[in-house]
Amino acid sequence: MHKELEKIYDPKQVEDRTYQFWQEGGYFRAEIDPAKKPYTIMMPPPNITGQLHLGHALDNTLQDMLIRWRRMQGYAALWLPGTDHAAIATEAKIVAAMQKEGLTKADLGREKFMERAWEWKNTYGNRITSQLRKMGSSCDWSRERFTMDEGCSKAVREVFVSLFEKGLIYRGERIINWCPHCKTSLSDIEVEYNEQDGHFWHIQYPLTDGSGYLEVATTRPETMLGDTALAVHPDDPRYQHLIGKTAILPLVGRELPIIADTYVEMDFGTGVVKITPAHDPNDFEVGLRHNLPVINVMHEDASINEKGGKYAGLDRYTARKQIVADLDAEGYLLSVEDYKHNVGTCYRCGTTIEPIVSKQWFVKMEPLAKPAIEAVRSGKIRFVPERFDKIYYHWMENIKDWCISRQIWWGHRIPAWYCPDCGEMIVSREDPTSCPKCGSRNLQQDPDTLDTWFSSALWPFSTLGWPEKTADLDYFYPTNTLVTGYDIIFFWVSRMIFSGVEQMGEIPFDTVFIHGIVRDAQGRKMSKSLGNGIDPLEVIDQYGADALRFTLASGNSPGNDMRFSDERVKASRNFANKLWNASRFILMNLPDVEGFIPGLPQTLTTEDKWVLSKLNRLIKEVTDNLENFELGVAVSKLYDFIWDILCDWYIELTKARLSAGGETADNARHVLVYVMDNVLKLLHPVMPFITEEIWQALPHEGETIMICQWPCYRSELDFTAQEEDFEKVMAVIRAIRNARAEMNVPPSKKAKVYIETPYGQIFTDSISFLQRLASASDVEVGESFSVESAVQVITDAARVYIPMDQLVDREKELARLAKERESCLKDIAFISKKLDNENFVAKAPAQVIETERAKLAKAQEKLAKVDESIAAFTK
RNA sequence: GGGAGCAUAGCUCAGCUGGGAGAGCAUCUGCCUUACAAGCAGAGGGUCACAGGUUCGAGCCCUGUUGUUCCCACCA
Repeated sequence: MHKELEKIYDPKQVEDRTYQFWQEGGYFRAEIDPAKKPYTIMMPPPNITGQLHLGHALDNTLQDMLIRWRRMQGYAALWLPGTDHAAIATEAKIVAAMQKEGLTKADLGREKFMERAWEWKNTYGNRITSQLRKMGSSCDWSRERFTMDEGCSKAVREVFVSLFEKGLIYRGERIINWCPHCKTSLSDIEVEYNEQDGHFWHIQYPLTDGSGYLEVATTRPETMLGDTALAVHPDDPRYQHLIGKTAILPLVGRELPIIADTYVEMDFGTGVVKITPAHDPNDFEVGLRHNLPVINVMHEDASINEKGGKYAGLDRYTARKQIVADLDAEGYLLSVEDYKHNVGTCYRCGTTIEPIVSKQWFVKMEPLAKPAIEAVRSGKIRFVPERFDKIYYHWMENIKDWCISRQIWWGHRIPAWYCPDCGEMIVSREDPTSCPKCGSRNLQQDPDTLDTWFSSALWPFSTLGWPEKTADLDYFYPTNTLVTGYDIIFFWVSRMIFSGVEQMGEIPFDTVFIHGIVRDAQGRKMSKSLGNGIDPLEVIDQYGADALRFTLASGNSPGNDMRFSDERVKASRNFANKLWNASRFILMNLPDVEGFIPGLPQTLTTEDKWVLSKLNRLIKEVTDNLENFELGVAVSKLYDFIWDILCDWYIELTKARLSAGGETADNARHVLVYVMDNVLKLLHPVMPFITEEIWQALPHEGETIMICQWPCYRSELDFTAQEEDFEKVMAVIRAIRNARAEMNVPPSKKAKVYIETPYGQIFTDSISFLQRLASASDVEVGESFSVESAVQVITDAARVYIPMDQLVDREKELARLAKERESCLKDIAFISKKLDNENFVAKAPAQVIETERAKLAKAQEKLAKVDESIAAFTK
């Protein structure tokens, strides 16, 4: 149906309606089709607690571009969406909500708490996915998953048990990172280190035999309550005689052995270290080596426990103050210096981490890391850009065991049971009802849950039905491209790789396409505390989803951060509008949209061939760029083609033909529709809404642009010679415009032009273009003219006389020609220098030399013309 | 301490495997040319951080320097 398009593109009237149309049409759904090749992207599952931010917007734009493009290429394209239960983050939100009602977890109990949590999930968990729809994301919602749904939970259980059976999961007392606020253990990568101002307290520890004291420096004096030794370097001459003796722990009075361990650096501090195995990872290691007692002096909220004597009950910082004061009062404090040091904080809540010894579950990483490293090293998995493989290797090669147990309730519960009667531990795929050893029925399940990343690590196959042998799994696994930010390579990418390799025996994806983070206009990271976050939904509301997507996709290269500014979105919005208006122009010139039969005409003019040849190259280049994940480059090429080639030139060129009517007009219409149709398809992955809307309004074949065939390069549409021909005309038009602009002649003031050129035919064919685009009243084309009082402009292919008596200033003209001459001479000198260089001629490729020679010839021709003009003027 | 990225027009950034530097925004000059003023036609503006090297030829490759950002490690 012929639709009158509005003058300005209004995304609001298009986007929701179009998304609904796609969804109802079932175009997002991936069907298993043995005749097609699968192409699969697993969406990084956003947290159910989350709101769409620009990071998601970027991530999803890139994924949607890839999936739409591959779908159009004929792949069975599956983009599987889902959400992550985000254990700690979600639990924190729920606890906070409960707090408002005056409730605590303990008040509710585990079961009731979980009921609330699920309720919360059902209420808020869909918010993020509905926001993703606003972006235009073409994911297969029929396959949407959640990390805690039945299938994913089953996968988690299977992996846990099988790793346990292989000895790759174990339980043990280790020093771990404890968040006193979230009251749970954290893995090493969940700790963020910030430099903070602190102090270095120098304390004296008296020797037991009264022969003196040892000076020890610490940044955390409160941990001294748990000291169980002092350590010096075995080779340190200062302290040789003290090794094996003992010292007295101030304030506490405990006798501490003085041990020798190479962990101590002789040059740092006093060369004496207090050893607190329960509260420092290094000290813990030292303690193991020397069989030292481990004295945990803290509660789970990091306040001092009963082992801390008189300090029991004090918060760790209050205790610190008190201890320092007491040390000072009793003469143990020697000095205090300011000291900057790195402090570990919880990546969720920012609270300072407390290293404590605790019984936790761990994944033994080394055996898993090895094949995962090999998967990348062998090239089976590649990072784009490549440099990220180094980061991956470095982490994987230095990996430590992964603490996976969390002391929270929202998550996958650890499938381990303990028998209180005989002490047996059972890890099992099915919930046990009695102890297999003693038959007791009092089994207690481990109260802990698993790290949220344990389940995300299984995402590429748990979502496809594993551990069942499903048709989806068989067809879509291994997946193809994983799109994510560099900030979660450790958290997620690496863990998916070793999990895929271990559980499936096959890599989870072949390419990891890494992008950077979106920063604000000043280059700062967007954060809640800075209040500089930009809400993508507001951007969509103001400028449209296509403009947002275009902004995120363009001006950005893989792996690099990008700045986001209103100006850039505005430019994208303007581009959408430009495209819109180009389509309006075409539609206005189609008298019969219904009856229009698309296709290229038999006869093509030079400019038709010019634009088709350009389009053909565009198709090839854009496709190549997408293959190489150069999405930003692809998008900017589309921008340039549409704005410059199509709108500024080709559409302008067709105006004369369209107003002339007849066959030439009809041919122009067909070329216009053909070019626009192709351009819309190429642009569709990045701007899905507007391209669909325009495509539907134009003559088209099919139901939706979404499933059209991706444009193909056609060798029969390569018209290199005609491109060159037409560019001669363009050069003349530009030169005339340029001269007129310099003389401030308005376009309304037309002037006759004489074109002196050996390429008569091309210019004769282009008379109407010169009239329209170069303000020519009349055009004469010939091999030689002699025109009095004319402005002369010169291109490689022609000399143009523009007789405008009143405007011609002899002096100015001569100056202009002289300037032109200068530039010709400069060109010639530059090229000659190369060609005169024997080494260049001998060593440069023949083709390069050829081009240089041609350039030189052109420049010389032009110079000759300029000289003639100057001569004519001075005559 | 180890590693990585970045440094190109006033601003924000492109620049693919080395062949005479590009875009958007901003600035200046003309234009309401009947698709678009969210537009059109022009113009100005760059020692491609610095110093060496490889090469016939370097923004691009190599080495070093400076500045900057980030990641990892965590000497108490």
